[in-house]
Amino acid sequence: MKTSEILEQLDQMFPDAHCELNHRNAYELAVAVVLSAQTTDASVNRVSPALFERFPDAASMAAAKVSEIEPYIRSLGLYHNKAVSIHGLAEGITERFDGKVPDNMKDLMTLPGVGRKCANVILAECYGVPSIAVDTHVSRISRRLGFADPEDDLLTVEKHLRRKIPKARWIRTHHQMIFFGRRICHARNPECSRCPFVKGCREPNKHFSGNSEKD
DNA sequence: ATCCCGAGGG
DNA sequence: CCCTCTGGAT
Repeated sequence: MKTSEILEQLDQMFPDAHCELNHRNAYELAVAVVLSAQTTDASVNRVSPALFERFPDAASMAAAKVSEIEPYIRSLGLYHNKAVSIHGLAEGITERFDGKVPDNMKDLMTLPGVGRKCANVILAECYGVPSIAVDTHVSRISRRLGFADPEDDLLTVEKHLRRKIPKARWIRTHHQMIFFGRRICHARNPECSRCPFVKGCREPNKHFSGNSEKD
């Protein structure tokens, strides 16, 4: 399947794919993105109002103790690490970046809790920088659809995607792949019966690809 | 029971 | 490279 066909298909399936994290400014988005690891956007959105009422800006969160932050995000799981991360994130923003969320990859990556994936999301959402954030969904789907090879690491996957997908579509495609990964192309038991890409898929679900090994 | 939209650390 | 951190959704 050609790249253009895949992109067209994704457009039909998820015409309005977008970041579902609620946020009013770059500070809130940066915090929300870090919190979103291993949870859903909906869960993050649930804790955001109280969290940002208590810590309306980076300075106030930096001034707090980690133990004061934890209760607000406990329901997300991994709460201790996340509290340490967003506290350090707020501290870094206030102390090293004049209270502003950095607008470039290098600086973003120096902030606690912000890896390449989160940095890319921040760049895309806050600053409109065309970017493809490669998370587990995106890398898995890229392999299955043939955008990348099985042995590629995250950075290599990102490179392939940047080369094969038109720049103007990077952000949209990223979100579409996330949606596709969550709704259909799961890691363990992909719902290949609902997938328009099964035929060209490199690692289809055994139950569908093989022949119906019926009972 | 099983899986998550990562990052940091050993 | 592999491990851990955690609760919630399914």
